[in-house]
This record gives sequence, C-alpha cells and structure tokens, in this order.
Amino acid sequence: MQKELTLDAVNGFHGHPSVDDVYAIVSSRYSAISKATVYRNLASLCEEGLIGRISGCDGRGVRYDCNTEPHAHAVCMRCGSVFDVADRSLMRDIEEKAGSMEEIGFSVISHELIFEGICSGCREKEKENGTERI
Amino acid sequence: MQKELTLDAVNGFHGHPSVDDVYAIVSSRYSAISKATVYRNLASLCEEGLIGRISGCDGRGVRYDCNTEPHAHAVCMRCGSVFDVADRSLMRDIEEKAGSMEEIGFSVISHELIFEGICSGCREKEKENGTERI
DNA sequence: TATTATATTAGTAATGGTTATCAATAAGAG
DNA sequence: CTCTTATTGATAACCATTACTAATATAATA
Repeated sequence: MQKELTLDAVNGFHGHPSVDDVYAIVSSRYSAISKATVYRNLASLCEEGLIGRISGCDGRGVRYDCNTEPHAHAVCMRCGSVFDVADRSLMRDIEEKAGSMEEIGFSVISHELIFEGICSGCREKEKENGTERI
Repeated sequence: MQKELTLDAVNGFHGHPSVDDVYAIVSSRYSAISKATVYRNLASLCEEGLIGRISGCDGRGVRYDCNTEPHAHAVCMRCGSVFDVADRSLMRDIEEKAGSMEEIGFSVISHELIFEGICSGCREKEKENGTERI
C-alpha cells in the first residue's frame, strides 16, 4: 500500500518536504509509484490529520509536516526553507480564538501562522556579496 | 498610469479581491489594460506596503486587501470567501514574536494568520440538503 | 525642441504545481 | 470464485502566475 510508504516518507524526513521530496523518497523504495498517487495520498493523510500541510510558502508549492502539534512556521523568501516556530502560549491563544469564532458562525477546521522573512544563512550570503535588499 | 487604477480598484473593493476581480474592475475603466500589468502592479503595490496579500487561500489563488493594518483572515473551504478577523491583542502578540525572531537570526518581513473552515452560509446550505461532511 | 535613456505596458507564450480522467489492478465481501 | 469497491499508474488538462518581447510612454539632458 503506497499510502503507508507516503506516510513513512513524511515521517522520516528531517524538515518540511515538498511533494517532490516525498516522491523522490517513495519512488526510491518503490519505483513504480506515480506522482499522482503521492499527491492523492498526501491530501488524504492531511484530511485524516496524520500529517500537516504548510500552504502559503510564497508560491513555491505546498510543504508537508510530520509534526501535527499546532505550531507556526517561518519561511525564507530567498531560499524557501521552512523552520518550525514553537510558542505554546501563542498557539494556545490562536486556538482559543479559533474556538470563539464558532459563536459568530464560522467553524474553524484548521489554522496556519506563517512568518515570512530572510533566514540567517541567506542574510549572511547577502552581506558577503552586498546584495542586500529590503 | 495603470498602477493607480489598480490601487483604486483594490481600495474601492468591498472585500478581498482576487486578481480577476481587480482585472475586471480596472479593465471596465480602461479596457486596453493587460492582465500581466495587473499582476505586476499588484505585486509592486504589495512590496511598497500599499496593499496586503492573502496567500494561503486553499489553492484558489491569491487575494488582495486594502486594509494594511495587521489582522487575520478566515477562509471558507467551500465557497472561498475571505473574512477579516480582528483581534488587537492576538496581533500584538504575533508582532512581538516576529520581533523576537530577529534574535535567532530570522528577519521577519511579514506574517499571516489564516483560519480555514466553513462559513455560516455554507454551513446553512449543507444542513438544508444534508451534505454535511467532516 | 530634439535626443537619448529609462520605465511601463500589452500581448502572448511558457512554466509548473496540481487535478481530472480513465483504464488497469488490487483488495474485500459474500 | 464472482461481484463490488477502492486504489493505483499514466497522462492529459487546468489554471494561476511568470517570462519574454516589442511597442509605447515618461523623464532627463542637451
């Protein structure tokens, strides 16, 4: 069952894999798999809550996350790297807000907090060759 | 200057226009405008901070926002509607977190909090014809 | 004003992530 | 084993966005 392979690939990945990352891993173990199957299974695993999805990654395509605990993400606008941002109390406040929105008729199913900016590595590189911007 | 028209279209829109929304408005006033120009100018206006961008709208394409004050959004997974979510103290906490990330080497440029779920209108419809899911 | 340099634009082709389709295969139920 | 249902592979289609290019407008300068 290819779905299991897909889940294993996400769980075994150190970071936040893209669809292509997952596809590369899975097809290295079972070369006959189709990319459509990977897309299908990733979507399905998300719906079941077994993995997380990070959608707003500056247009660069969705990322997945084996960590299903509520947490925020930082996305580098230069290299596209995604980092975890842990903040218990902030996440608690967000979840509370999500719950309170039921009262005004909006049923929250999930939420996503993303920080966009420049990671330390890219900042370093830009300092070196003087290509700093913004 | 088409950029001004683009800005006016966003500012005059009641809600959170998509690129097509903006294009429809602008081209009704100046029919010769190209959609590429609308894309370009929207991106440019975002960089200048004159309008806001809502990116993670469940794959349905970016939305724009004349309200540049920090605030969250609720996106309906059924109809795609986008609603403003105001919460001063929550936004203050998020901005504070953003600032603190500088210490660990990540320079935050913008942030985005999105609640995904079902709006009251769609919930109503689903109750009527018994197509509730999740 | 004439001239040169710079920016913006229209139109359209290309890109690329994601979905849709559909026949083939696998898994389950009886 | 037979029928039904679910999953899959392969590929075409979709569609938002970007890239490209020639044309036009704007500014700068002489």
